[in-house]
Amino acid sequence: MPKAKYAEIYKDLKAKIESGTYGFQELLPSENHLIQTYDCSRNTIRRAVSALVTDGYVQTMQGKGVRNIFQPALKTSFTIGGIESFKESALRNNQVPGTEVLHFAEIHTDKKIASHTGFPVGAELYYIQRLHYLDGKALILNHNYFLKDVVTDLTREIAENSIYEYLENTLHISIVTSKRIMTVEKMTEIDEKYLDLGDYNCLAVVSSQTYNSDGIMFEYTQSRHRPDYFRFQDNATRRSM
Amino acid sequence: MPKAKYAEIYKDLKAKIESGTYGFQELLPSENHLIQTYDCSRNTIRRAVSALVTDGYVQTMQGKGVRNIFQPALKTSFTIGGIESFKESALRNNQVPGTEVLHFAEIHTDKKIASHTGFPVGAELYYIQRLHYLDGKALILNHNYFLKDVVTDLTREIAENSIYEYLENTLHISIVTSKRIMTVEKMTEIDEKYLDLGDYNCLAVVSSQTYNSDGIMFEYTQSRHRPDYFRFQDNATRRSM
DNA sequence: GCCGATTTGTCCGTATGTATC
DNA sequence: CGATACATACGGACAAATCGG
Repeated sequence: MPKAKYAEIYKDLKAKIESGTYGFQELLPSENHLIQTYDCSRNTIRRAVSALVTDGYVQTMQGKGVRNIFQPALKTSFTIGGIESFKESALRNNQVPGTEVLHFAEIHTDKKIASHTGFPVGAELYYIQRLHYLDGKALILNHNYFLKDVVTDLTREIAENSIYEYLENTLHISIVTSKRIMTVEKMTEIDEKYLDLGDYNCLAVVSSQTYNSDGIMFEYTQSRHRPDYFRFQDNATRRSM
Repeated sequence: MPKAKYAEIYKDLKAKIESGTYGFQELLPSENHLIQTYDCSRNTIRRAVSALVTDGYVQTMQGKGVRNIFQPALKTSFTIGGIESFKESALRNNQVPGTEVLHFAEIHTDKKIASHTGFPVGAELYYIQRLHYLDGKALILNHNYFLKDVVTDLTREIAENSIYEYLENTLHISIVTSKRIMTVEKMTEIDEKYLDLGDYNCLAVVSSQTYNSDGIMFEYTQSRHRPDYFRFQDNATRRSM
């Protein structure tokens, strides 16, 4: 529900950039002009523009203006810097998703698990292995750990559908922050068994910790991707801090 | 030169978080309290805290407070979401960097190069292949393309040292935005020849477009990393927009 | 080179809304 | 219900960079 005014302006400007209303390398209307267009304060405009900067759509230049640096040809299949579930991103790209639950267990955190997940020793967890298909091809092998205190009454049936839908719609858990680390690892026997790796002997691995709105880490997931279907995008900005 | 007040507050709060003044999962002082501590306006505090949020140090909770979610154990060897040169990151981690220039040429953009770099056809470029060492090990093979209009008088000698130092200190070009895409690719003959890949048959590839302060894309670089020394971190936040 | 107009960057103060306790 | 805390929005002031005359 983006009812906030700055979010509406962000959406509108983004649409105009993507549709070509402002051409590549052109300047957007000045802040003063946008203030009149959207009938709002300068701060509100600046928040919207600043969000476009962090998303890599525009670049601000003191004394000059705001330049559109969006190139449609480089549009990627993943959203930039956001959090999105497997099912969401599949549907957005018009692909047919599928999920197979390989393993479903309730465990306690031991020292080894604690050290690589970040959960405290002794915490009760759900541990789930899932295989994700896209258009019939096995592309991703997920190892999920969920904190039972937060994610209550998880079942194999839910895991076969979308866990994220269950979290949001039933448990009303909102995901706020996710820390991710991307590495490349050699394949294991399990990878080889379930993923069709061709002659690759390694895969792209994304390890992530997810926090809910109380600031509690309730999920640790390791996603192991088939290399040829993996792609990860971000925008960096040099900061003065 | 971070003389901006919000940047100072950001630095100070970050230092207190990293040093343990505020413990993991604890709440920071409220905005009103911080206003008195730093003798500034509410907006200024909010800018500093908001930067800490995007860097994954804290999480704000409406009605409750600002929670510290920084775990020192997970501190990484790369800066989060920033732009940093090879030499900078090597020195920051107390490692000895080395660079070997494999190829140095001046070329024109043809259709093929244009399509994967994003430069217009016909643009004059420097094309440089460099091998980067860390503590004597060949870890990264870089393919750099620089726009001659912007990066003037580049030489092999400069390429042997730090091109980024030349850009910033001599040409006074400030890097503002960098769009990066991370993939995993099978090794080529050149990779195999120069990088010690062991029994890996693929590597981590970062392709990036870099923009200067005029909003002009002046660099395209493909960085090919030895998998076992590659690590990429970011923080994602779910947005209402 | 200087000056004024334009444009973005920083900072302040205030008011109101919303969520939590 | 009231107090506290963060979220949104407005308006104003001055600084810094750019550009044209």
